[in-house]
Amino acid sequence: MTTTTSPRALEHPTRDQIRLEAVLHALADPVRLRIVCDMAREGTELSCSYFDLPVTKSTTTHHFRVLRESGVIQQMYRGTAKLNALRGDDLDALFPGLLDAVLAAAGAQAGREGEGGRGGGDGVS
Amino acid sequence: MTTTTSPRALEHPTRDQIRLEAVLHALADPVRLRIVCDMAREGTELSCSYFDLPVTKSTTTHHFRVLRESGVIQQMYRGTAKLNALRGDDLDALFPGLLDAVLAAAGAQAGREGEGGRGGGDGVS
DNA sequence: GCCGTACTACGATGCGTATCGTACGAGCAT
DNA sequence: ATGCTCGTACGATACGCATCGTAGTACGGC
Repeated sequence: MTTTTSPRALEHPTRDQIRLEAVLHALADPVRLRIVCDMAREGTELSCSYFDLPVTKSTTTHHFRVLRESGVIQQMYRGTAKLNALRGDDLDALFPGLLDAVLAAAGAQAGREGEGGRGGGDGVS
Repeated sequence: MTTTTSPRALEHPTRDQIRLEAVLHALADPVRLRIVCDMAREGTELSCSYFDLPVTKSTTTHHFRVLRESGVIQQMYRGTAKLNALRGDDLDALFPGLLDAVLAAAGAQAGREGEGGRGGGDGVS
């Protein structure tokens, strides 16, 4: 039977199932932290293929799964693509200020290490 | 010379050597997160033996080492004891608000789980 | 000096996970 | 339909790490 709705369902934790340790663990990986920073910077839903990551497709899928199952992002299908969005409201309701602090920290660290060769573009507004 | 040269020297990262990923990774472990929360609650230097952790001494040493090498805590010997203190000022200078957000998040989660279902003594004063 | 306490060092072990390659399924274009 | 692109699933692998036990070192008290 060809279901008209999404044939593949994606499991997400509900808001009260989100665990702080899982979120921190998800954000502790450089690849995933970069994904989250990019998503926050764009502020809109992005497909997986938008990101230019230094790993293969398989690993990318793995990282997105970790982010989704930890409750950091939300995923939904749109045709062949899969859109990703930050669960900023859920995270902020559970852990106020945490996501902002991590994003600011990542930006600060990137700026700190990026300075010294680039001129004019600091990347963080 | 005030003979402050301790017989055992402990290596700490300097402030600008602290990496966000390492800090997040250190905080992502339940045992270490609990240690950090306890230290923040007491606000003073605490010996390793102060903590009542559900792991052996060896594992405790390992966790304290991870916390120290990631830059989250500072350790110094005082006689046979080893005192631990949060590097709150360094962390706040590097990643403003991050430690506070994590501590608040941990407290919120502990409170959330403590009220609804009785389970174990996860005492938070 | 001797012993107890506090912590460390080293080795072993089992589990999680980050990584890859390949094979596959779902949708879109021609 | 054929093929192409996007993403998934599964197996394999290697590394990290949380855990333990035991032996050892430093310091203080008796």
